[in-house]
Amino acid sequence: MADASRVVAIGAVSRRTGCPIETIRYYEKIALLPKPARTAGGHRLYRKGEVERLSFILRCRQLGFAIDEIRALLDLVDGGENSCTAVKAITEERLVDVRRKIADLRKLEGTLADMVAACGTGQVPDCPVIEALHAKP
Amino acid sequence: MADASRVVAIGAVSRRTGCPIETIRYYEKIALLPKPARTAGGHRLYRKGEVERLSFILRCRQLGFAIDEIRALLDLVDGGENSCTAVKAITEERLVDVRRKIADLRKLEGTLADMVAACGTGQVPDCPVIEALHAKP
DNA sequence: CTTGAATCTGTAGTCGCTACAGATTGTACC
DNA sequence: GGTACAATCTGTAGCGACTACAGATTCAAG
Repeated sequence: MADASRVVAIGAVSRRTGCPIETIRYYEKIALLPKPARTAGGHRLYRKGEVERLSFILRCRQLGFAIDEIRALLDLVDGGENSCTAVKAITEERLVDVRRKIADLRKLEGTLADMVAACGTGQVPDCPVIEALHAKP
Repeated sequence: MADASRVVAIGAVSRRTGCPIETIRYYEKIALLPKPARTAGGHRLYRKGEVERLSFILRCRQLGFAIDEIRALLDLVDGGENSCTAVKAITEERLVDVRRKIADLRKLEGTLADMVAACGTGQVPDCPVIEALHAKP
């Protein structure tokens, strides 16, 4: 028999990483995770490296990387060499994206705050929020 | 015949509002927009009020309101009275949400910027971005 | 009356999961 | 060995908010 003490079932992986079982299977289906070994009955068995790979994926997702970006990062990691520049490029793109989103949301925040503030006065004939929403750009 | 000069086809509405035709039909399907009049042949005909309603919806979407929130806002507008408080509540919820998202993104920005900066030094043995992604939370 | 643009309905795809249904397997206890 | 019950299996459908077709029809201009 193989060394059973070093493999874990999908439920244990889920508890350890906080990732739902369905999502682990989903990552396998879209080939972010390799197909794991199986018991005679067909249950998945994960080794340490596979759990680490999942953790890597989850951290990337927390940072807002899209699945395809993670795939690219993993390819670079798997490839091994000369990849630091490429990794940096992907990360910088992501940073630009985040900064753009922040700027967009700041504008929204301003508009929404103005609308709420106009309501606050409580002495308007018609609802200022609705008026604002009807206003032309 | 009805007054044809005051109705427009869906293509004209699309050009006027910048909203794709498919999306206009989609808003009708999910009942954000009323079913418009039709020509004998079945083409949709929109009147001024309907175009304004669409503009209202589009402005709400720009501000990040979810479809269900817009539905609630439209119900309040249609209802007519005593709704300013409710409108304000929906808008405030939205504002809280936007502020939370900004805070989240700021954290991301920090992490990503650190990672990129570490890359910039160019004197590390292994890729610092990959290391950061492998690090435990 | 013909041509070509516009519009019609309906369905399937996008992203990143999530939620089932219904069948099978693994494991602990007696 | 038997039995209960948890864990896991596969496969499919759904979410939000559209978007992208296919294939049929209708409209407007000349």
